[in-house]
Amino acid sequence: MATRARRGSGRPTLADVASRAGVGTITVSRALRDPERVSSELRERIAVAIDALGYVLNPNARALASARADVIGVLIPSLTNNVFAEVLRGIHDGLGDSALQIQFGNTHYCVDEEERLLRVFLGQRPAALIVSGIDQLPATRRLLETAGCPVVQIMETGPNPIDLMVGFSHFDGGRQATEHLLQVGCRRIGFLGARMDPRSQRRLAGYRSALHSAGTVEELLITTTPSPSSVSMGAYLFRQALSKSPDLDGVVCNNDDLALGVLFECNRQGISVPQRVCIVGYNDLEMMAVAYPSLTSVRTPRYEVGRQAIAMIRAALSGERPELAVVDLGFELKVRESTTRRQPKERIAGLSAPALQ
Amino acid sequence: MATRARRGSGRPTLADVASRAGVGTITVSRALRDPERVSSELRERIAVAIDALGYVLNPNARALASARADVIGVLIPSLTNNVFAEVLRGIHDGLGDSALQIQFGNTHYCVDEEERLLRVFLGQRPAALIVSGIDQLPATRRLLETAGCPVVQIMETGPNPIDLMVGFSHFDGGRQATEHLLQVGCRRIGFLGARMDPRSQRRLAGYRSALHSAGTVEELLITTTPSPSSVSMGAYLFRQALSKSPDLDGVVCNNDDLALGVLFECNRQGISVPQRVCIVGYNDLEMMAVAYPSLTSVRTPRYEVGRQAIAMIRAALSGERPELAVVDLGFELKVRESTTRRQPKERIAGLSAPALQ
DNA sequence: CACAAAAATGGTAGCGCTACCAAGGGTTAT
DNA sequence: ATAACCCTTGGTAGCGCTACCATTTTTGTG
Repeated sequence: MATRARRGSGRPTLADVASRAGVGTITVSRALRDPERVSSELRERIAVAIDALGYVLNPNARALASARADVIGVLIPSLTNNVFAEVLRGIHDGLGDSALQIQFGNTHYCVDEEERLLRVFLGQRPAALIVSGIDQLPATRRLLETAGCPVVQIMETGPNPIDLMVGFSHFDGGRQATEHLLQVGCRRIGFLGARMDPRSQRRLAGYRSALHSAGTVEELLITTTPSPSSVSMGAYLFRQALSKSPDLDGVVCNNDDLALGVLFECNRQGISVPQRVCIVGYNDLEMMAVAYPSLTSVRTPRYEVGRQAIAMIRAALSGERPELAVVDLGFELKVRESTTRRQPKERIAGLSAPALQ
Repeated sequence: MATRARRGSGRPTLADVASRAGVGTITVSRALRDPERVSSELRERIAVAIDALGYVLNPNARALASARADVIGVLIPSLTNNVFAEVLRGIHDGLGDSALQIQFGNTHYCVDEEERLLRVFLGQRPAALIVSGIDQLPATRRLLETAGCPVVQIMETGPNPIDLMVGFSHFDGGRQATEHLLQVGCRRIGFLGARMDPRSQRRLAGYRSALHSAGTVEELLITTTPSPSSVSMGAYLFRQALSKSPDLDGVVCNNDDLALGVLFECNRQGISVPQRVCIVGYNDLEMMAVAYPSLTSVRTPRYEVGRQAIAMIRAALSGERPELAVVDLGFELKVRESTTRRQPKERIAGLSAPALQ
């Protein structure tokens, strides 16, 4: 007899709903996945049964049967970095009412960890994958190419996308920040960088390129560390830079935390900003506009990157194959007090990068 | 004939591993879950077969068969709030090499959203649940009580835990911050608060309690907003507070973003800190120690909260039932320049809350 | 050395869903 | 009227794993 205790969870199943509604299980399954294909009458009866039983679909059973989970794997390098927290927020908001879930992994800026996590994710046959940056290991790249699902590389644009791509150019950002300092009259422009992940490296390359065009590259002016970025690291790097080149009159910071640290250190040492030293940050966190003096920064659309990545994934999952596989969301130099010297006429026009190039 | 194309993923299954190793499927399953129970010889043969085939276990099939997923559901109210980003980091680091995965949901400080997400999570029969705070809706609480898995309430301690609890007292933190300002001689102490979620409310209650003991509560000194917290909001609330009470000589801030905004606004208006106004923040983010002047703040162990929550879950999952279901990790008032007036002898001792009470 | 107890291994029947096929009834074209 | 197509609905056989036994082998004990 089948009276033995059920092995399962004891919760109502699709079959329970079906028998209560007086229909076949497959009809309930269809009503859930594609209501259009079930007559409105049955749809109604099924809805009532689901409600009465408090039925919740078992995602594991669905994933097993369809060999496909409604999970998007997201690999980002850091959680404490505000920038990625905002990307994640954009991703979550982009999901809206879809049934997709986020499974996310922290690579700690380590490519081996990235590959390990990717293998774990692939084990679940995710609906899509989001990875940060364009510098995957060759083996990781191969795994992604054969993943059999949409893959989005975020935060950067570059040649040879694995599949889809949303981001902006860090090289151009670093270059434009540096050109701005040149325009406001700085002649001894330093670069401060922490962590120095590939995106930081490209910002530094942009800095070099700008100074190269101006004919004044000098390695001594570059101060970096592999250590994580922080406000105190900004202060520390600035002290280092000053001791190497006391005539420093501008600094391009790898990110806003460093820039804030530089500002605090200037306050502490009585160095006037922007009169003696101009400061440019990167990302334009909310605090930059409120700081005193307010801080110039390169505004990056990180929240939008997250939203756009999900939008592209949802489009791809519903069969649309966009001609635009690479989306450059651009950036915008926000000029503020930290780089505004005496003559306010020296305003620069046309600094915004194009949106959705 | 069974020559029809396989419906599944096309990847090797446990049965493939078993036949290659010349053992039963269940033995492979055991070798994976509980290696101790399989002889070392078979274990070795199985390991070789797994390696040769590149086998990866299908977590969906496991979850379906065992009616239990290796997933911990985490509900937190915000992603942009640095504090919760660090809790998440602690949670991730706490997982270490365990097979557990994190599935996380952003409640946006909304109790209805919390309940909705909880229902989604429960559909997967998670191994454990982590929720923020102690102010769940009655229905949510009932769902959690009958979840059939460990449940940890984090970030706060209080009476009647649902199951486990890790946090600290926000009331005491707010109270101690306020008492500190009283001790350094402030007489017109304001409170600035944004968002005003339940934890903020309790910090405010602590502020009230301290001033009540000193006999000087005054509602006019309290300035709050339901809007999200930000640095610019700190500057804005401070301007508001000043216009209501121009004789303000100290502010207790609901969090560090607000405190930083206050500092910038003081700089902008030429209000000297700490001579004319003392500032206390809450959480002690990294920047507080570097700011100029450096900012006093209540240090909260948010990373540790995440780690401890996972430690308790792992203990519970391996059958240990701790006598200590509620862990108070305490906090510590970090006194810095923003509240250090002329006489440095006025140092306060014994301000640290106990760790692991 | 007999016998019980424990340890190691395997067979099989699900877990709850969906892919695949088939069938019934209605509509339109011929 | 017949054929050719919808559209709607259902039966059934898995998806890849583990729970629950059953069986065999090893070990311990008087």
